[in-house]
This record gives sequence, structure tokens and C-alpha cells, in this order.
Amino acid sequence: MSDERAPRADARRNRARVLEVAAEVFATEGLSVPVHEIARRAGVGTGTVSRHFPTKEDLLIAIMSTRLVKLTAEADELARHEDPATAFFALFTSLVRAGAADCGLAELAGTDRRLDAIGERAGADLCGRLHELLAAAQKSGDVRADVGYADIRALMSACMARKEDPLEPILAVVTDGLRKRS
Amino acid sequence: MSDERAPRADARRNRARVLEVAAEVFATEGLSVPVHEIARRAGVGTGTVSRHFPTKEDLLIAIMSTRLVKLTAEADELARHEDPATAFFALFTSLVRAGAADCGLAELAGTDRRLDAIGERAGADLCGRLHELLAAAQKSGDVRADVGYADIRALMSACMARKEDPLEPILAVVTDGLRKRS
DNA sequence: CTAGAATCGGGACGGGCGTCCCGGTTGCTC
DNA sequence: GAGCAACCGGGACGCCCGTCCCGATTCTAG
Repeated sequence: MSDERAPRADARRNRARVLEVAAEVFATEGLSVPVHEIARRAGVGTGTVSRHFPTKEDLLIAIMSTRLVKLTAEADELARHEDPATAFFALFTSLVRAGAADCGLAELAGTDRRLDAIGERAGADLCGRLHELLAAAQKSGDVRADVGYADIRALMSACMARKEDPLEPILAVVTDGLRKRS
Repeated sequence: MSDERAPRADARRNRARVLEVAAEVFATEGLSVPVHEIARRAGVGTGTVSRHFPTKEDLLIAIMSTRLVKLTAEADELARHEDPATAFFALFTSLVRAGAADCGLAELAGTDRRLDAIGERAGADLCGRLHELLAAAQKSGDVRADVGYADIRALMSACMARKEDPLEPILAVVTDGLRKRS
């Protein structure tokens, strides 16, 4: 199978350093930071970055996939142990907090298609889980039946955008609004 | 005073045509459309565009200012004739509808600073009106006291992002959520 | 109708970004 | 410790965009 020998030590070091720096930079400054800048801050050349990650998208996927897998696992956990509405709102809140803490993730969640594409490559269909939990929570009558998945995505993105201000008020507005009037 | 003679007829025609085309393109495809493309669709050279509007921002201002003035007038009207909560929600809804119908306006509303800057140049402090109406509606006890202006902006932007789907559900979620629990 | 000024068209320019490549260097194996 | 392959650095390239400029054109006053 693997007729490829292990990569050189310095190559592994550089790869890890690039990942580390890129994760921090994307989180604090967003996805629009140039690759050159990431290379500079990591103390390597741009060639080193683009060899390990041929494309900026590849770099992004490498950073996000582990996180997406973790969040998906959390979604499954919630779906198993909680009733639909509790699970849905817990996942929603969890995603919002993750996005609020990571500028890059928030941007990803904002542009509908991108997050799904990356999740698919990582084998973690987080969006699908959210979709299912929404449907279940609507079926059980706890969430308004007229909102669509796209509405949820938009609201989630709006909550994530609150970077500095406290999240609680806007989260309360949205979750209250989503609950079916009794 | 005006020692400048009237502009040539073809110049006025071209200016109007550029404005018209740009308004449509910005509305349907967003602000990221290149100036070259606007010139092409208007059937003029790029130089013609950049002479009438030295900067892309100038073009944007020319398009948006009249709309902002109108919306601001509407806000004042509401503030005069309605109670605070009614006025606030009416303005909120009106802005959302305007943004949903115009991709460019939605983008503008999404990036906090930009809309304010353009409004200021147009002498139409729409954001200030929204801010005041929010404060009044909170003071009268009809809107949750813990939400901030930034939260409103984020929620507004999220609602505007719903382009094709019906607006009513998400608007209902947000407005219900904003109302103080009785 | 004509001259001259206003205006036009679109190519040139500068800046930014992602990606690729190559000469030089470094780590690994024997 | 020597030689080779893997790897590095960063400059080069191509692309896109906004803005500026200039030779060619068109309008309009007289």
C-alpha cells in the first residue's frame, strides 16, 4: 500500500506550524488574509505553504475538517440523548458559539455552499444534522413550522457575526422567536 | 456662481444610462460586479463611467442616496404618527423588504460602517433614526431591553439575505423574538 | 458649415492575490 | 561523513480589478 516513506522531520514541523498559524489567523482576521501573509507569520516561504496545501481551499479544509467532525459528533450525541427541540436548540447555540469564537468559521457559515462542501469532504455532514434536527423539532411542534432551513442558516450567521458584544441577547431573541407560540 | 455651462446632451444621456444600468446590476448581482462590466452593459467605455463617477464608491452613492433619503423620510413619518414600538417594527420591516429586493443594499447593510458613511454623505441619517426608534421602543417596554443596536443590524442583515424564499417567516421569528415577553 | 471644446472609448498602469517553479539548502541513509 | 533526494525560499507569472490618460470622435455655438 503505502510505498511512500515518512516525510522529513522539518517538513512535518513546517506543515504543523503553517496549520497552527493559519488556524489562528483565520480565526482572528477571517478568511481573506492572503496566503503570503500566513507564510510570513509562520516564518516560511510561500512555496512551502503551497506545497503542503496546493490551494488555499486545501489549507482551509485541513483546518476546519477536524472541527466539523467534532461538531457533527456532538450533534449525533444530542440527537440520541435529548428530545428534538432541546437537541436542536443546543446544536444551534453550540454552532453559534463556535462561529462567534472563530471569524473564519463564521464566514464559512455565512456563504451557504462553502460549509457544506467542506463538510462533505471531511465526511462530516454537519449541515445535514442541523437540517434533520430542525425537521424533528418542527414535527414535535416545538419550533415554528413555517421557517425553512435557509432561514435557520441566516439567523445562525447573524448571531455568529456578533464578535465583541455578548451573545446572550441575540441568541435569546432568535431562539424565543423560533419557538412555537403556545 | 455657476459659470459652468450645461453638460452636453450625449453626456447627460450616458450618465443617466450608466446610473440606470448600475442600479439594476447592483440590485440583482451585488456590489462586486466590476466597473468594466457595468460599462460594457451600458454600451459605453470605462472612461465614461469613471469620468462621471471618479470612483466606484461615487457611483454607489449616486445610486443609493435618493433611496436612503426616501427611507429616512419614511422613518420620520413613522416616528411622528405611530407609537414607538409600531414605528420601530414598521421601519425594521420596511428596511428588510428594501434590502431583500436589492442585493446591493443588503450588502451595504451587512457591513456596518458603509451604510452609515453613505447615509451621512446623502444627509440622510437612516441608521440614527433606527437607533432612536429602537431606544424609544425599549423605553416604552415593548422591545427587549438587553438587545443592542448592533444586534438589530445583524438580524436585519440576516432577514435581507433571504432573497428567494418568502420573508414572512423569518421576519415573524425576529420581530416576535424582539418583543418583550409579557 | 466649421472650428473648437467637451466627451468618448478602451488600452495602460499599478496593486493585490493565488499558484508555480527553480536554484540553493538541509536532513536522512548507508 | 558523503551523496542524494526531499524540501525550502521567494521571485515570477497570470489574473482580476479600479483608476487614469490620450488620441479620436461628436456635439454645438456662432
